Amino acid sequence: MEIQLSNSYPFNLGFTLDCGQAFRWNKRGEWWYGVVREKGFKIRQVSSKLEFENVDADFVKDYFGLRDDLPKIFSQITIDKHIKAAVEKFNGLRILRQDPWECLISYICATYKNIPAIRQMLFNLSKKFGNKKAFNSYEFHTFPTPTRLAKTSIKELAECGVGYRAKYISETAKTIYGNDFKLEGLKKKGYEKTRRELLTFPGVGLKVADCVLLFSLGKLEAFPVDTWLKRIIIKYYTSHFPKEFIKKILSKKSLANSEYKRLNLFGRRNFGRYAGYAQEYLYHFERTQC
DNA sequence: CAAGTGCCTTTATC
DNA sequence: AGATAAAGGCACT
Repeated sequence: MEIQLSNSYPFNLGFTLDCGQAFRWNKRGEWWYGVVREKGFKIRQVSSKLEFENVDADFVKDYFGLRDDLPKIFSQITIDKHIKAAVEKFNGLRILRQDPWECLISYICATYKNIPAIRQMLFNLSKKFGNKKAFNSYEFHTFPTPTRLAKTSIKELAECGVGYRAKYISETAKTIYGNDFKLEGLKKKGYEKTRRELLTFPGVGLKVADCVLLFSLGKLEAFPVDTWLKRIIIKYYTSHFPKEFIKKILSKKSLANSEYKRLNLFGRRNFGRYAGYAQEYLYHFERTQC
């Protein structure tokens, strides 16, 4: 099956899967292979045509954020030269709608790790506790369910190389399994309320919550502030803050909650209801500038 | 080569 | 409230 793209309907598959928002995609030749929930599939982009097998167009439009009105979003977030450069260079990068459960565990794992290490941890977890499937002679593993991880010992989880995160994964899985908690239900609730709910899971602080809100729950106003965004704000947006505040966050390696909230609020007020898109473009642009 | 730093941070404790 | 330390392990300098 295929979807026809255009200038008024832009999408760039490579940028979208390569910008570090999802961790379990693999490129083989010109096809990208992925697994979402129980389904493995492949997809490629040939200029303005998107081709895929084993999933329908409705799923693709949902998962890859193709229902977001990107031209409208650009018109709202392109308010300075920095964001303009990022939007021009990576035009077509879209925010995914990942599975919330996988996204939650992924970003619990992501704390204090780099992207290759995060990929490795998630691969290990999936290989050990997910189900093996195959598509087009491509083997993959589904992401382990809350039930499966709730029943897995901390020791076994730790064997996947997740370190101290093992107990957070275990406790979060048990909370969801025990209360029959439906993360999908959070899609219908507002940003603030949902963030408060996510913060009750162990291993989930403000940054992880914002990532889950943005990358899986469709809260496009979420503005995750990681170490890169902190650097970006200090580098390009320092004039929006008192000198003393900048000095303070420069002097420490990690942000206090109050400092995080201040940077996060800046992002949301400055870029508006699609601040998450601004965040991801700035993030990817800065990371690829080296 | 050893030791320090950084990695899409959170939690516990004072 | 704010500061500080600890928590895998690996790549890089």
